Amino acid sequence: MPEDRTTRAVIRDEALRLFAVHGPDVVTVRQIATAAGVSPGLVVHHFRSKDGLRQEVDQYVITVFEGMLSELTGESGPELLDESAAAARSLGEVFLRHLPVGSPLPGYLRRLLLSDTEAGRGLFRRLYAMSRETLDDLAESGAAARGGDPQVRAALLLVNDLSVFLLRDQLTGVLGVDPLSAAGLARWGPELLSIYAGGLNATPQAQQAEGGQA
Amino acid sequence: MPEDRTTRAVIRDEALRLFAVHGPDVVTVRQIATAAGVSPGLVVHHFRSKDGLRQEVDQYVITVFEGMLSELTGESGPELLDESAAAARSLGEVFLRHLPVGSPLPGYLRRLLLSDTEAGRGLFRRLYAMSRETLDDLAESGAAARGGDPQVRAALLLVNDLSVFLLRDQLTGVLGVDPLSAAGLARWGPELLSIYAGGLNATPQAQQAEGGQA
DNA sequence: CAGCAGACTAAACGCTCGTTCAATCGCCTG
DNA sequence: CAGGCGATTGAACGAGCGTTTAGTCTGCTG
Repeated sequence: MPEDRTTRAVIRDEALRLFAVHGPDVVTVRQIATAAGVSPGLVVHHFRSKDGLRQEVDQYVITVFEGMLSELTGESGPELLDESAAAARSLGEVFLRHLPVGSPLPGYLRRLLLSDTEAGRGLFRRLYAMSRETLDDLAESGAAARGGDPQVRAALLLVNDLSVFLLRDQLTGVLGVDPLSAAGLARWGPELLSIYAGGLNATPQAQQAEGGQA
Repeated sequence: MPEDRTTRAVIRDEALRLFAVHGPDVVTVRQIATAAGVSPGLVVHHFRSKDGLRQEVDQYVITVFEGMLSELTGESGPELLDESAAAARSLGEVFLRHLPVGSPLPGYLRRLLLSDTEAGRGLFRRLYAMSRETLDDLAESGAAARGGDPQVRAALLLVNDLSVFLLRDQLTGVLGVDPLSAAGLARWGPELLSIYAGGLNATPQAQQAEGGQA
């Protein structure tokens, strides 16, 4: 290990973890302090207030997430030519590639998107803009049509993607597998691609065209 | 009006409204009492505790929702023959048909589904079972294929439907129209049906086949 | 008409919350 | 080595919470 995290970072990480699971309204400063192994006063000393801590965690999470997304927009590498790979760029795969299992980040982002805060709205607008760009790219490459209402189609593709991790726990309950795990994505991805490729009536033969990659 | 609501019902309805918007953890007994025009003590007198009130509102909301759903499962009327109508049976349309505008019920159900409670899990399992039955019906009538993984396909169709009202506010923000309003559904429904009918590459001509009903 | 039962209120209780404050510790600087 | 400064703590404060309690009012019942 290069160097230990500062106490400030420990508090921030424990707050992130607890906020993601239980929500910032329910988690108390004393719980965060105990989890970080410090006194409640020190939390306020470092972050000015509980709300200041929440804002800093918000900013931290968004920054980390933006870093993950920059892979999708920044790299204009050769893999852009693979149409099915482009369509398969779900948030689930992004998480799986960048985060360790059990990371609290997806849960925190979920809360943020559902929270009716300016940070949440900004995050959603950002994702929507990305979705619109992706749809445009797909349309130009001929991989997908813009549809009769491109704004709605882009929104539809986005929220379909988001629903997987908004309802992650519920899906794990009924399917018996975490849809954001490697095993879960292996089942979810092909089914989604099948519908996107040919609709609900696509024949199984037609679906074999998208099963190639590992 | 046939008869006035009892004070007990007024308290329950105000709690439902406040819980739907702000969440049960944030709303206080005093807020509910003020909204209902009574004293805090009376709330506890009628419902034993705040948690008792929350449980009763849970049960009430689920009961009302089940009543709305019974239209879909109970009636085996002539409209079942219309394939596109069957595919279009979204929760949004159910809400639009049964609830007044501004009803707090969708918001409350949203909280319930995301809440990690037994009531929420039961509700989701119920919806998942309905989705599986619907997919089976569609498959037998030839309107849709079961897909390579019917369990995942049914879950996918369900969460795609749920995502519209989980992210209702965010969608209203970027689209400028409430997706659960009549105007919003008029834009959302055709786009979704288009994808379900032929995938992302369906030609506009093929989409005209599903634009008939008002 | 006596009396009971339920609806309802005002006040208070105990608790936990976020936050403050004074004091201590350890380290770097001059 | 003197001195200051940030990190850290334990105790305390005031506010707001859910809940309790004692009491009043009202309408029904015998």
